Amino acid sequence: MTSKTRQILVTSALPYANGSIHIGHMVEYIQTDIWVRFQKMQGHHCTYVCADDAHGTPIMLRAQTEGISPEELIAATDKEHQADFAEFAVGFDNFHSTHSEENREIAETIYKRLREAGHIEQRKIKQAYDPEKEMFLPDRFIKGTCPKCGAEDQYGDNCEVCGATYAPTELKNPVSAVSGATPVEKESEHYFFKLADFEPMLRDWIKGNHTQPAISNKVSEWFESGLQSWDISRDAPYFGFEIPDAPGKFFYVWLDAPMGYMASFKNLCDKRDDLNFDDYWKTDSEYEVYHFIGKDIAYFHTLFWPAVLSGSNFRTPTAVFCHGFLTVNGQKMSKSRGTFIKARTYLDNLNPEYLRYYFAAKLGNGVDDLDLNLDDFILRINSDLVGKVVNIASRCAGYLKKKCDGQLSANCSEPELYQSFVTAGEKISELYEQREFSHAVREIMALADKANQYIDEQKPWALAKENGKEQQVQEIYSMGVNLFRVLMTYLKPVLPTMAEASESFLNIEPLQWSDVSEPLTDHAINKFKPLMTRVEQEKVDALVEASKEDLKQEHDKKERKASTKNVDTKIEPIADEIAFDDFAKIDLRIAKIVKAEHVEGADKLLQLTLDIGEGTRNVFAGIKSAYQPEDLEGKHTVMVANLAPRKMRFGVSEGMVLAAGPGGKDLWILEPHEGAQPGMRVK
RNA sequence: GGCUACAUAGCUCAGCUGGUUAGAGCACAACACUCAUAAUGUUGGGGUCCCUAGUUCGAAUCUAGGUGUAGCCA
Repeated sequence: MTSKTRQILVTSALPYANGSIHIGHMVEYIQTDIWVRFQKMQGHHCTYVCADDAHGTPIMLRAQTEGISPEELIAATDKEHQADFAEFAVGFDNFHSTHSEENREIAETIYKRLREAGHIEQRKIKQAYDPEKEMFLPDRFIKGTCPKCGAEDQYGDNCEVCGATYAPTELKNPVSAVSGATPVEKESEHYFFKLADFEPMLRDWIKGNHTQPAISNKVSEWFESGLQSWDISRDAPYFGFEIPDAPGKFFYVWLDAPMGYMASFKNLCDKRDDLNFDDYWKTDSEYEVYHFIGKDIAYFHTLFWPAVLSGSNFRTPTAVFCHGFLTVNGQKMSKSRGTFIKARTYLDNLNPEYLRYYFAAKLGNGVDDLDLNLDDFILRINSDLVGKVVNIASRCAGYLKKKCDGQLSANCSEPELYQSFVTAGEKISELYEQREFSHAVREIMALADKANQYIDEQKPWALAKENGKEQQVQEIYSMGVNLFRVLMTYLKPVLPTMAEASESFLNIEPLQWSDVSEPLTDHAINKFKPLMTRVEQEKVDALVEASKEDLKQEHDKKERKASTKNVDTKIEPIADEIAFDDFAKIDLRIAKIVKAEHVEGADKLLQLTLDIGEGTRNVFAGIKSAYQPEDLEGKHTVMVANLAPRKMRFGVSEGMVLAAGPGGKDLWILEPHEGAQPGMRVK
């Protein structure tokens, strides 16, 4: 290892101070933390900073609702966030806030420099205004009927039912989500950052491999569609920093948010002697600066941020690393499924290192989404960590403690095997450096397999029964402990807490990467205590249940609020009365969906093959918007069996399945209670 | 709607610039072992590499179209 000491500054995206941390956020903090811990173990000078993103309309309004000041709200959130991170062993060197003096200074400095260089322009724009609350309304705070599909209660920027995007002024029957008043249009002077000034600089920057290829592609696409000026001001009332020389105008939260990286670092520099702000942020700095972010905020970090920095005479980031989103059991996190899991709820039920390991085992350097499959999670932790890694220490420690007084053998009996573990470390460190954690973990587990194989081949438990083999047995078990020590070194960035417990078991100083080059010999270890216990299915079930409870509480809160308003849900009026004979004409049967498939050329239909006891029927059902074929196969439902067959473009439909709901995604087919058999008549 | 990324064994994922019978771990089965948190070892079964068409001597890999999933649209 000849590499010189690097000076590295690392950030994770700033969590918004308006809500709790959930396990989706944790993907990023864990990914970053692993990388930072790895760099520190390599002996590099690495600093990891973050902060709460504390400004903006949502925070201002929420504080009002709760009857407290925004400062009180963000202080409470800050406390909660920091506690969550600490328990997940996310080792920030500093966690600050965007609502800080450092950030105000930096924001003002950057703004002034941009304005002096001519990158700021002013013009009047028209915006929705709440006359009752006397404030301008962000798009998310206007609700109304979607102009495309007519769905009610949609936000001002897009429709969640049909996916259309539009301007808030296009909404039908718009209302302010703050007061319920009808918004009016009002003119106001705004400040804009002229992003287009920086197009050449940004094109150059993107070419320099400062981000992953998938993101560079995306950025090129943004160039194609043209770089628009960015509205960086908001009118009072607003919780943020007032723009110098512009009373009543505030910096938009997204302008000062990334500056929070610098502010947090500045705050740390003031507390420490070994860090100098300008060394890291001057234009010609040779130090490294990395931002870890989610792919959703790539626009801000790959366009606005480098442009703002460049325009205000600061250095640009060495790299911006994007990651994908977390799905749980293959689907978006869902409150109703109990998979919208808050960090706190997770911590109440499970060991944080389980999640750190699981994420590491699946994280690469790409922008793909990452799936937390809860069944896989249990199997993987138990098999890899408990069954393989911890087992090595566990199976060796007993004999050494009992028969050798915890003393490791004076020499290493298998130098070649040991050396192969040391050599593997080079590849593993390269993989960590490249953020290919899943590959690194795979390499480490292959070593764990090798260690278990070694002990199995040597059969020390058999030798222990023979006389005069004591030294040999001690050497074998000592070798096992040494291999375990190497493995824990390699796993330490991922499992800092377990590594610490291992250090105390091994009776050694905190492990550094370079420590593995020599094995421990003639050294006394301590009594072995379980380093990690197995994940229990019940605990995972409890976690999912608890997450559903969270939902219930939030739901109840909303219900109570909603009930004070007059929400009229539209129930279709009951149809005209019919005689029993009319009803009896309809032959409803239980049907089993034996096959469900897409129909080529049809956007609404699925083709169903239904078993109704006496044979199968072919039915085209307009439920594609709500169901996947594989969700339906094998299920039972109810069909109208005596409806006249109808010729359609795609074939003949021989009946109808019953479904309820307004349409689109809100459509539910009927399903009988268990026990009903295909062919049974419904009456 | 436009665009981007992804789609490989039951599950979670590897497969570099196209090259002999497509890999790993888990799960499953059999056997072995009992030092170890019912841990470990050996062997084995299991894949139309999403579909269709094309380029090529040769495609999981390249191209086009389709389907699905996730995300972005400032």
